[in-house]
Amino acid sequence: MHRRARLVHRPVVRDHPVRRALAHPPRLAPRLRTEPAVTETPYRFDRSHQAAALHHQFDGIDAGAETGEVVSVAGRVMLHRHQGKLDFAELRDSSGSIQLFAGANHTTDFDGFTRLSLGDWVGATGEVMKTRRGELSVRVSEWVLLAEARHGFGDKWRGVTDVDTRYRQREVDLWANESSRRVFALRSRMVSLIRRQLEERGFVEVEGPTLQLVPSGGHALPFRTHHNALDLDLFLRIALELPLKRLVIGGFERVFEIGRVFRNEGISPRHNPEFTMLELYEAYADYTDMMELTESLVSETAAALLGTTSITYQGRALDLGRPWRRATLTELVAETAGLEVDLDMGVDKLREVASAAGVPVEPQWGPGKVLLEIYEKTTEHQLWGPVFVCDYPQEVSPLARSHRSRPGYVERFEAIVAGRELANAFSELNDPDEQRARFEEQVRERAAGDAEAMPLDADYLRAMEQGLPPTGGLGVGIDRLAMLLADVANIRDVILFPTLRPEA
RNA sequence: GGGGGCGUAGCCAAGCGGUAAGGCAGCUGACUUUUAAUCAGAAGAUCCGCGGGUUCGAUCCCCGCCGCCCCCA
Repeated sequence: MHRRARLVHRPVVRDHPVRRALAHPPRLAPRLRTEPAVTETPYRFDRSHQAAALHHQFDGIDAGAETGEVVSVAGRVMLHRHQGKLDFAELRDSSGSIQLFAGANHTTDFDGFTRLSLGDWVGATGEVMKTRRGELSVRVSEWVLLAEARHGFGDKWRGVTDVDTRYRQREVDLWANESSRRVFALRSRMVSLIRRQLEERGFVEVEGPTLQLVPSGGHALPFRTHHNALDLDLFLRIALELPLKRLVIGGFERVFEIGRVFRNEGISPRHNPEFTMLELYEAYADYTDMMELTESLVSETAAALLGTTSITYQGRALDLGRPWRRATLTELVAETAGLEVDLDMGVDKLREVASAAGVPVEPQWGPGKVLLEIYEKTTEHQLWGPVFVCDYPQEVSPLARSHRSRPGYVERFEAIVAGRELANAFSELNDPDEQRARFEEQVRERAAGDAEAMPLDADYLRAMEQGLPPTGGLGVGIDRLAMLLADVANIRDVILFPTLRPEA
């Protein structure tokens, strides 16, 4: 049999190697097999066991032992050691790895086996045994190439570390880097656990519209798009909130959605233009109920996923066990920044405090916005938490219900963990007249130049007139929770395909 | 938008003014129980992201551009 021709790396184009690999598939032709019999790969493969199952069942046998058990396994060749008339390959599947033990005397097409490349997909059949060195193996009697890996992959020891490659070619990152697989598997289990917990609590999962006439429910610049048949400009949603509350009005007493939202903002280690939010709404509940739900969801998810609520984030201890501390925003500013602030000081006094603290403020801002800015610039990043930062200015919270005892404030909290907002919740405003007035205030702010002020959603106002019961609402940043539980610092490490500039 | 860093073979990576180390992968060979196997050998960068400039000479210095990372706004 012919040697499999490898890709000859001629200097075909002078540019980025990744771009070269992606943009010029015809260049790969030299690497293609010339032997027709080998080019034909099977349409399916009957696998009897995954690697983990074999380890589970046979790890106890002695070194050098044979089992008489014939199995079929399939996966990617991750390591390959050829030694004379023997050949060892580490085969990895989604459950783990198992060694393939091939030999000239017991393996069909042994020469072909020795020519496998790292990354090739292989199906193999043979007896389960353990080598003299004690490595559980499949003694390959027959094997078949399922697909070849035409590109050389990363360093077999270090994987692929180039961040650009890791984000642009996630499939390469995933199969070359164990840590990346672990993070995304963890994220998947995390979302699954959250769903299960919510369903157990009687929440119903729904799907709101992604395309919206009015991108309301949050403070952010939207993405714009266009529907041709209706000749209609539409926006991608920036929040899940308003449609979900309309469902509460419609009688879904407990609803939630885990969905993608889109914000036309800058990209940073903590921001991707599209990200995943959990939002839930519970009738007859208020924001104190949302605090209990938040700390329960997060701590139970951590416990189920990591076996503990005492975690380490970026080298620093973090205890997610409940109960979480509750304190008001103004208390925390006093405690953390040593600044005595309150809305009843009036806007002029608040401006003085901001100025003294080196916090720039805009002249058109009201006292609530100034207060929030002071908090965000001096206090929020200092809070390690978890802590519920309670009672925000009404001025900056147009969808939250006025505080039952603190004028000028609303019943709203943000859960701050590791210096960042993990969750945001309120007792929902359910008075349609007041909601209209709040929207109109937002419209005035927009007219005054605040591009992120919330636009008025007339459909939502009309819905509110049907009656929204007292309702607690909660939003949780799924990506940020995943970052926390996976202990990664960059949001792109928990988003499979982060938004990137084009390569060319 | 401002500041800092990075971009060298498929992957990882040294060199930072004198004409491109090393490792992995790939290739040739040896080896019948390997474990990032080992050993031997040959090769691989129309030359160091792209385009200009300075210089006798540029991967290295300067300018611009592209892409990525980080910090700040």
